Amino acid sequence: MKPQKSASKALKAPPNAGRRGSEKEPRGSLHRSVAQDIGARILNGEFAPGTLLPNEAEWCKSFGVSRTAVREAIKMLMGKGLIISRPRIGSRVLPRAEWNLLDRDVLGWYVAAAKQSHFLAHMQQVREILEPETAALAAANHTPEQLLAIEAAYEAMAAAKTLAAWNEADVKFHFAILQAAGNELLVPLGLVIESALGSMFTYTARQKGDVGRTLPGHQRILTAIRARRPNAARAAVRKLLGDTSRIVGEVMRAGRKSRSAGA
Amino acid sequence: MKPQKSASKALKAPPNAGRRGSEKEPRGSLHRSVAQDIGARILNGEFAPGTLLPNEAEWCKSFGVSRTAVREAIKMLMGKGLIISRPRIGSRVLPRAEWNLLDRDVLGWYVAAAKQSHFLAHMQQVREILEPETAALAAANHTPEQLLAIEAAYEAMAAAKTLAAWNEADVKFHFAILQAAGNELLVPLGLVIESALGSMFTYTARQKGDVGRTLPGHQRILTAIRARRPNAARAAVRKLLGDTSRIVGEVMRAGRKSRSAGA
DNA sequence: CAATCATCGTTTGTATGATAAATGACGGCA
DNA sequence: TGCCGTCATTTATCATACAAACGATGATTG
Repeated sequence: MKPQKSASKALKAPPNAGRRGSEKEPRGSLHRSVAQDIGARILNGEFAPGTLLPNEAEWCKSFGVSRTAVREAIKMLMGKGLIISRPRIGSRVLPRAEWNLLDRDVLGWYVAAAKQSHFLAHMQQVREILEPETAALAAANHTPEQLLAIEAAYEAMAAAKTLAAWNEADVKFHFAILQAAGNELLVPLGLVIESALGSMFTYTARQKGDVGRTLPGHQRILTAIRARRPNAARAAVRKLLGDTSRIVGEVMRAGRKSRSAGA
Repeated sequence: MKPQKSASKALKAPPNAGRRGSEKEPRGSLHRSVAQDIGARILNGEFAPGTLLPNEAEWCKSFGVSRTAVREAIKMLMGKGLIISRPRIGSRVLPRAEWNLLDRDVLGWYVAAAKQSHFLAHMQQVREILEPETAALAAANHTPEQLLAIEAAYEAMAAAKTLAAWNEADVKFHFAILQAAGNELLVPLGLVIESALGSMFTYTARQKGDVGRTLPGHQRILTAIRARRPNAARAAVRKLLGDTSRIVGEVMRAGRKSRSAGA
């Protein structure tokens, strides 16, 4: 009768194990850890769509936590469209079409689970669809303040000495364009893409030392937007993406040989 | 000391009040209703980003439910990036940039809260970006089975007698193209768009009686995809969207005069 | 024998109360 | 004045109990 402090078979999440962001987010909460674990295992294929998950009692045992924590974790996963749970039945993994794949967490689990090359290709495809049009919209619709933000980000890129600084400025540059497009729906889309791409991106274009090489490409985009020339902006982004795409392809080919991917 | 069955000031959700889909989803669960209410009020602007929400005890009182239900609802909203809650502080509404606006529920609340015309325009813009490229990808990548699905949906559209049947087939048509594009990330995107558009769409193109008029447009798309001609597919979708866009514009203008929008 | 229907058991849903942990606020102390 | 400990408030977690839903099982009946 002391399952309280007893064996936590899994869940070796120390009070604050996360290192993302500053340190504000309560990454140490139990229900979050549980949701994280279950969600990752679903995206991972361990629990395929249609599968009936273990019932709450079993989760309690395997995690060594109370039913409350398990239920709250399950509610989060329900909110992401991963599972549905009903009395007497249990929790069932929903078909993939129901998943909110564009949810930050879900996409994160997906990235972690999916074959990198496969995912990277699809992501790049989406970028090639969205970003040129985003830039074109920004060229057509930007306000003076928004243009200032884009210019500031560009200056920061040009002045960046370290890789980290350059990456930060680059993200700001894209985000500023996104906002200048003036479409509220594009913003979260772009955020998701950027965030999912983020870490992976660091290992492709950025590492190859061609940081400086893409600067002119960015400048062309800025110039086109400033001149309110949507077609030029679209073309400039396409060109820049073409470069990135080629580099990604090289990295993928290189990575396929030395398959020791990891941290 | 009997707050159990006592005054439920809000929450007039009878056991099954939802009418979406068949009737499988447990729309009557308490935590879902609570999450629904709070989420809608956040998107609605009643609780602006940065605001500190009432604490759990107050929610319990105002909804007339137990803390369990409230907490589970809050967990769902946390999972959607709407709020963050920490001990001693309470639940705070996160900045809009954190919101998973592409979540089905969140987008639904957004649609309900946003000025329709504004939202409709942005949505249409996203469609005009995504759908032509989706069709082009489908033309390039479709498998025989996927083509069959598209053709079946087209036949259903052609054969549809009722508005409902036509709508259903139309959704299937778009979804089949989405899947044929062969990009896992595009699928949820398209689903979100379609679902959010859904109800609204019913009041625009469909109601005007030009159901039959768009059939040739759909056929052009099908033909282009079948012939594996991406450029033709892209052009066909653009043309069809152009029609829709014009109709949407008309409806919007008409709606702006007789401002009695409601159910 | 077969079909219908009531009963039962399993699993989630909800309620309640208690304890733990986190953290801002306050006041004490140097 | 500035640092530190205590406290109060709020969420986090736990434990327990009961309600509701619903599939399965078996009894009842034509």
